[in-house]
Amino acid sequence: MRKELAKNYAPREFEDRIYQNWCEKGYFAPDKDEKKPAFSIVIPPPNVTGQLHMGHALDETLQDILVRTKRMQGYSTLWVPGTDHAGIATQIKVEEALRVNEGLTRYDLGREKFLDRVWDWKNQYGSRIINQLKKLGSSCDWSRERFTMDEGCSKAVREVFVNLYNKGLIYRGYRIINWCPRCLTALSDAEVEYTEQPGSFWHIRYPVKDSDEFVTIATTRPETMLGDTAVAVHPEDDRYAHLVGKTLILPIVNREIPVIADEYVERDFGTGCVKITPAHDPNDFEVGKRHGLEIIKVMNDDATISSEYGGKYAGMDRYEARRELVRDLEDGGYLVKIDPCSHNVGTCYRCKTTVEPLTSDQWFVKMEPLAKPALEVVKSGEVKFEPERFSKTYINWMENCHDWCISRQLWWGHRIPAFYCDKCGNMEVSKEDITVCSRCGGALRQEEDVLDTWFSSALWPFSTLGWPDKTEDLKRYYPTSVLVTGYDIIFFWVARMIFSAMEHMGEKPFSTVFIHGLVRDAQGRKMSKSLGNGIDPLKVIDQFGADALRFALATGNAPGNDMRFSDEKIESARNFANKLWNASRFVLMNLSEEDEELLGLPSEEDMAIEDKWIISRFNALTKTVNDNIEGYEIGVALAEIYSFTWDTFCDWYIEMAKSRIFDTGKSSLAAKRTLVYVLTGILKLLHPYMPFITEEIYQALPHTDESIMISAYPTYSESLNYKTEKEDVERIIGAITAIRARRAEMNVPPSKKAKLYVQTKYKDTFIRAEKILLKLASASELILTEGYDKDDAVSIATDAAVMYIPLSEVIDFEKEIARLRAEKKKNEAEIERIEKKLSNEGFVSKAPAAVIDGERAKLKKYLEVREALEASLKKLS
RNA sequence: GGAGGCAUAGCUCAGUUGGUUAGAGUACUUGCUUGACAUGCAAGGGGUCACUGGUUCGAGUCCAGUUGUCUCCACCA
Repeated sequence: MRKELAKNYAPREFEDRIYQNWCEKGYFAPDKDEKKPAFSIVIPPPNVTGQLHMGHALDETLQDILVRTKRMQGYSTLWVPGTDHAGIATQIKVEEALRVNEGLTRYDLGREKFLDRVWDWKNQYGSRIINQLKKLGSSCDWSRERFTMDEGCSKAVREVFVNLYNKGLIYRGYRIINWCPRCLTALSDAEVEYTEQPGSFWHIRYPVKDSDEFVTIATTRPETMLGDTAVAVHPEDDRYAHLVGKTLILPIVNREIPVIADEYVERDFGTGCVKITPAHDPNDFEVGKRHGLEIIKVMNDDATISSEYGGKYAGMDRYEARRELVRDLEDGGYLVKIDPCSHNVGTCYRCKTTVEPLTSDQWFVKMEPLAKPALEVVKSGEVKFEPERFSKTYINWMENCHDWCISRQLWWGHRIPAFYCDKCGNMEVSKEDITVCSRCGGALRQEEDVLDTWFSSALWPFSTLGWPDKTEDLKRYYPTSVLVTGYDIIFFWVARMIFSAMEHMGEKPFSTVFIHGLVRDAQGRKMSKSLGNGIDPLKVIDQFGADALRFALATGNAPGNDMRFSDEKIESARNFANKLWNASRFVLMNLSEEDEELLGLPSEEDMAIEDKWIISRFNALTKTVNDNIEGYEIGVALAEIYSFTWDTFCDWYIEMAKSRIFDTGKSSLAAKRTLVYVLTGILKLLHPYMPFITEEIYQALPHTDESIMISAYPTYSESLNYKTEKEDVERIIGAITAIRARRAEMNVPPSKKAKLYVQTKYKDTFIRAEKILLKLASASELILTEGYDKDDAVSIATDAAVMYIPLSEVIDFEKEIARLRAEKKKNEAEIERIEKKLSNEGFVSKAPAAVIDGERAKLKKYLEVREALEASLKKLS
C-alpha cells in the first residue's frame, strides 16, 4: 500500500525535517558540472544581531524563488549567505546591554575589552538570524557563509582602502560633516534622514560698527551665532549694497564680523541677510571657503557649547543654550520677532537624534571619478534595474552625490589602516599592520576611527567570492547574476557596490538589480518597532507554515511596489496549500498500482480527451510560468500556477477523472497516470515558491528524482499540444457550465437528476464525454437528438450545442421566455458589435490576421447561439 | 525646488509588447454533508478602469494636461 499523506495539512510536522534532509544531502551547494551555466546571487547580508522581519522574509523569498528555479532549470546555482557587522546598530545594542546589566560604558571597559564583548554578542546572536533564514526554506550554500568582518572581508577592505588611497581617491580632510551627538560619530549624507518639524524663525539685529544702523538676520538656530564669522547679502541687493565691507558687532559675543556679498543669498527669503557660521552649516562652510572666513566651532561632540567660544553658555546643551541666548537677545533689545515655521531637520538614521553639522577631521572617498564608470554601466544597460524606473533613482543620486565620509568614531568595525608617527608627523597607509615610521623610525599608532559599515558591504559581491585572491569561485560566479533588494537601500548599498566593483574588478558586480518594495501592515503603514505593528514572520511560519508565508509574500503585487500584509492574505495562502494537499491526498488514495505503471504519460490511444486537454493546458502553463519568471514577474507566474491548480486541475480535471479512476482497465490507468503526471508537474512548477509542501507530496507520489528540488523544471513541448481535444473538452465544459447555471437559476438541487437531450454537430465529442456529462451536469441520461419538439423542457444554447432538460414541474414558461429574450438581446448586441468591427475598413486592413480571425470565429459562435435561441423561442411561443 | 509611484469591483490588488464580453483574493447573495478538501463545491450580483484632450482601425494599457494621494532626493539661513 502506498504511503498516505496525513489527513490534515500540518506544515509544522514536516518543514524542519525536509530542510534538514536537503542540508544533509548537500543540495544547496552549486553543481560542480563545468558544462552547466552559472547562476549566482549574494544575499543582502542581514545585520548580525538583527531578527528576521517581513522585509527580510520578502527579500529571501524572492531570491530563493529565483535560485530554486534556476537550479531546477539546470544551472550551477550559488547563493552566498552571510551577515553584516552593522557598525552603529550593533555597537548601540552592546552598549545598551552593558549599561543596563552592569552600569558601564564602553569607555569603562576600554576598546579591546569592549570589542571582546561585541564579538561575544556577535557569536551569540549571529546564528539566530541564520537559523531564521533557514526556517524560511532559503537554499543558500551554508558552507560558504560569510561575515563582513571575517578574515577574507577584512583583507578585501584593506586592499580597497590602500588602493583608493594610493590613487588619491581616499583623502583625509577637515570638512563639514553630519555629526550624531548621541552616537558620537560622523555620518555620511545617506545616513541622515530629514523630517519636517515645527520650529521658529528668530529675527535678530546685528548693529553696524560706529553707526546707528543695523542689519536684521533670520535664523532657525540662534545658538550657532556664537560661531558667526560674517553676515552675507546678495551682491545685487540695493538695500544692503552700502553695507558690504562694513563691520558688524555680533550681539552678546561682541565680536566684529564683516558684511560680505555672495550669490548664495536669496534676496526674497527672510530679510535677505544671512548669518554665516562656517563651522555649523554646510552652505556657510562653502561661503566661508570662498571668502576666507574663520571657522569657529562652538559645539563639542555631545552638542554642548564649547568652553572656548561659548562664554556664559559653555557646557550648556544646544537647546538650553538656544533658550538662554534668545532670552539674552531679547533683554538686550536685539530680538525683533519670532515667526513660527516648519523646517526639515536632519536626524540620525540609527537613533533619530537631530544631527549637528560641524567641521571635523574625517576620511572621505572622492566620488566623481568613481561615479563616472558606475553611471556608464547603468546607462548602457549592462546593469539593468528591474523594474527599469529605479535606474533613474540611481542615476540621479550618482550624478549628484558628494564625497563620501567613511570614517566613524566607533570601535566596532574595520579600523582604518592608517598609521601616524607622532615624532615626525608622517602618516602611512598600509595593508599590513605597521609599527615603525618609514621616514624617521619613530613609533606608529593606528588611526582610531573605523570605516562606515557600508564600505565593507560595498565589496560584498566579490569579497564573498574570495577577492582579492584569484579564486575559482570568483572565476565561475562573478559577476553575479541578480541582486535582489528593496528600493530603500539603492543609495546605501547598490550604488556603492556598483562603483566599487567597477573600480576594483573593472567589471559590474551583477547583471540585474531586482528591486522590491516594502511590506506594510494591513492598514498600509510601515511596519516599525515604535508603532508595534510589525508582524513576526516566525510566528506566521509557526501558525501557517513557511510555504504559506512565502506564497503570501510572492503573490498579488507588482515588482517594486509596496505590499500590504494581512491575515486575509496569509489565510488565503494557507487555504491554497490545504487545497493542494487534499487534491494530492485524493490522487494518492486512488493509486493502487506499482510506481512503474503510474509514471510517465499514458499512451496516446489510451488517453481520453480530457487527459489530452489537461496535458495541453499544463503544457501551456509551463510556457507562461517560465516566461514570467524570466521577466521577473514572479507574482504573475505564481498566480498562473494557482489558478491552474485550483480551477483547472482540481475543479475540472479531477472531477472529470472521477468518472474513470474508480474503474479498472486501460482508461482508468490512463487517468491515473495523467493525474500523477500533471500533479507532479504542478509540484515542480510550484516548488520554488512553496518548497516544503511540494517536496512532502512529491516524496509520497511515484517519483524518479531523489528530491523535487533537484528535478528538472517543466518546459513547454510542442508535441503535447493537443489542439483538437483541447477544443472538444472546452465545448463540454461550456455545456456543463451552462447547464449548471440554468439549473441553479431555477433552484433545481444537484441531487435531482434529469435527462439531457443534446442537439449538436459535435456528436462524437458528447458521446466521448458522456460519463463526465452525467456526473458533472446532473444528467440521468444523455440523448443525442436532431431536435426536441416537446415543450416541457428548459433549453440551453451554447456555441457547441442546443440542450434540453425536461423539467416540467419546475419550468415557468413566462420566465423562460423572458430569459431567452434577454439572452437573445445580449447576443445580438455582441453580433452587432463584431459585425461593425469587421466591416470597418481600417480594422480589416490594419489589424493582424490572428486578431481578425479571432473576431470571425467569435462571430460564427454567436450566430450559432442566435440560431439556437431563435429556435427555442419559436417553440415556446 | 527636482524625480518617481499610485488612482481598476465594498476592501486589498493583478492586468507583461495596445487586440475576445476588464480579472483574482476577500466580502456579499443563493443553493449544496457531490467518492480529497466547509481551509470546501456550484451558481450569482457588483466596475463610465480618477478627470480632460490627443495618437490609433482599436486605449485600462501609449502621449499631453488636470485633480487627489504617497514616497524619495535637494535644503531658503
